[in-house]
Amino acid sequence: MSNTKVLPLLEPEAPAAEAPCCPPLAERPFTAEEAERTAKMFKALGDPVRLRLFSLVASHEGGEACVCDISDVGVSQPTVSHHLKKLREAGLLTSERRGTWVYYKVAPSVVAAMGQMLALPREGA
Amino acid sequence: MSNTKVLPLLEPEAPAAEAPCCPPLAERPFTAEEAERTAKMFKALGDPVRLRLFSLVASHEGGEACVCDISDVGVSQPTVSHHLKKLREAGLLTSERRGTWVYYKVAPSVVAAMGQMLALPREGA
DNA sequence: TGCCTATATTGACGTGCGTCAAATCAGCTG
DNA sequence: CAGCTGATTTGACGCACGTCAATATAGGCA
Repeated sequence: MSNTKVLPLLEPEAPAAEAPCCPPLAERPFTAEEAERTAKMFKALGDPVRLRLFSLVASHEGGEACVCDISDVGVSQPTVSHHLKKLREAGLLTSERRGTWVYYKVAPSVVAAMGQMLALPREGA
Repeated sequence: MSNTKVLPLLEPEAPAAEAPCCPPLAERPFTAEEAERTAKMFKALGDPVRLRLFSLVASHEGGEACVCDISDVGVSQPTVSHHLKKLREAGLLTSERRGTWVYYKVAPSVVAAMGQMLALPREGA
């Protein structure tokens, strides 16, 4: 019980601290700085190949996938790596090397924050 | 009761029929076609100026604003018009001319669809 | 009709981005 | 160590995009 990961209470390699990103888009106008920061996340999903890669990772078992499992999206392997890097830089994915392979997994808090931004007030309110 | 808009049960100029866009990103891998279509919406919000414009419209009373009310985002007037067109083409905004002014309003169903795409399965599931 | 304001369109310019081939780095295995 | 596979980085190319000034269109008003 010493080297096995029994207590994932805190994960050192996951940033997991970008939660205070932004309010819902309809709550108040975004400041220039908020918009600058947030636009990067939306832009990361604004490419068809990246969207497929993200979907492949997110729909994989445990929200995690090896690069070799998701490289069949119609572009060259360096291009896949390039897009995965973009998604990682945007905070949407995290990567971890395990032996020969590199695994990417979704960053749930960041994705959830994006979803909350798109929440609109109820019609009746 | 003839020319006043008393029954907005169906709005002819609003598309309002893009609901069957895509499943949640984590449900199954996106097809190339789904990714192509969806990426346009995320790309539309992937620019800081557009994000501010969208936020300005969404946070305005009734989710609707005149162009003159939201043109102060640091770029020229033609650029504002260009970005609003992009948001409209992406289906996120609709526009309507009322006399001298043009009003933009959010397309709630499309925004809601984007939000649902970002819904992740619960950790325990 | 003519003028003024509001918004959209056109055309041009520079930058950013997606893409690939080639080279490099990382880790396993013989 | 050599050699192999998986993944990233580098460099180059072409296209798409954000931006603006200039122009055009639309609608009110004198």
